[in-house]
Amino acid sequence: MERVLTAKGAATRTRIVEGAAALIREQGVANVGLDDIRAATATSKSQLFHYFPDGKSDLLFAVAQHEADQVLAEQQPFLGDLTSWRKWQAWRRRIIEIYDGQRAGCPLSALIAQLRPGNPEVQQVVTDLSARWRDLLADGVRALRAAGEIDQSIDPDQAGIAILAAVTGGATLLIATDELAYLEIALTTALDDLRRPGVRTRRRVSLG
Amino acid sequence: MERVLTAKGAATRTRIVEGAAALIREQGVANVGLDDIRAATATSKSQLFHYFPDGKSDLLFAVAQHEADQVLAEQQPFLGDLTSWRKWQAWRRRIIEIYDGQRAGCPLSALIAQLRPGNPEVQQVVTDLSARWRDLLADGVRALRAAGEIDQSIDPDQAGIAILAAVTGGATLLIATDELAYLEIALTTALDDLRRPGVRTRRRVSLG
DNA sequence: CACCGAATGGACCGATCGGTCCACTGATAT
DNA sequence: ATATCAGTGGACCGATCGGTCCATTCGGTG
Repeated sequence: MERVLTAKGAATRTRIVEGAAALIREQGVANVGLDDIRAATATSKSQLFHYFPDGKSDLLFAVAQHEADQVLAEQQPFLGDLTSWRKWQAWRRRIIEIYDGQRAGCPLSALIAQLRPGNPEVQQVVTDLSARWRDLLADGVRALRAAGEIDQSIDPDQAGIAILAAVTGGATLLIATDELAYLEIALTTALDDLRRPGVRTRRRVSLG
Repeated sequence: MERVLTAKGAATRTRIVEGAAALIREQGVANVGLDDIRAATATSKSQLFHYFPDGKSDLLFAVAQHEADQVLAEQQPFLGDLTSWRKWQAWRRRIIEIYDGQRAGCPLSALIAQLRPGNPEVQQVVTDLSARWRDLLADGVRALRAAGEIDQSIDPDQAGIAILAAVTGGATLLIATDELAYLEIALTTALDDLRRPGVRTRRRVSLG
């Protein structure tokens, strides 16, 4: 059921989504009600249901999509251009900068956890995010390998996953413990391992 | 305010905590109310408030502590005896086995996210968990190094953190995407990197 | 201008749910 | 035996909150 939206309507809709996202980042999903969103975005109850007919879950799903896009967007332009070791390091600094300033918590995790029961399409959002992120990292590793900056025996896809896991785990630990060193060490270790020589005799594991 | 509990009372209390934990694992924190817990544990409303005077947040805090203990307990005896490469591999298999069977989601993350605002002691639970886990892994790396199974240049503390981040990130990705390969590759890569030779010229980052 | 549908405002409803209260039981100690 | 207090049962209340509904305004098009 595609809705018809005027320019004004579309603007209001995005204002709601972004306002709700900001509110949820600050206070957590569980502590944000429709009335809070209404107040923060200067809208009325009927507008919320006008733009999100299925109510709160509908709105939260839109917020989740928005936040998922943000995760990659705020890593740009670095993430899309990992073509040299120096650029990888710049991306690394950017990652640490992002999560250092975002200790309140990953806005996605709680959102996903809450929406999951009964909304299989929610999982798709985070599955897609992981896949895009993982592929961008793998592309970067491929570029390094093509440039001869790292060992040819490295599998770019596996390396991309290992780095993504380091970021994810480091960020999780940072958020959980408020200790930046977890992310710094995890990410630095994962990247440095790219440059270390040595044959990899890793068994193959297929993904997807 | 230390409460006096008889043996019967203590049994009821743990029945409530464990029942609530199981329920929350199945349905998520947001979908579990006191009435659900009451029904699932064959108790009455007054018992819930008898054993947890501060109400729901009090109960959820107890559940969080319980789940935090579980995280390490279910890795035993492997986690406490990482004294050879073979034993590390056994632990690795155990980790994958655990999280493969637990795809519903990490019972802690949602719990923490919900309790955090206003409960600083909640953070302590997960900070302690991270520290204990990290130290056990570092001990294992030290044992490997002492046995000459890995390079002397490896810093056990940093390696422990890197491995912990790989598990955390891999598990997060597994739960988010329902794709076991993320955890398998992340953990396998992190462990294999221990055995690869090469000088580490990593800058020092202090923790704590 | 007239019209129509989008956009907006806000009162209102009903269910859910955390929390309170009081009555009752049962075990133990003196 | 009986006093006492932990343990138990469950009715009940009040607030919160998602969701509905209708009235009104706005903006573009014929």
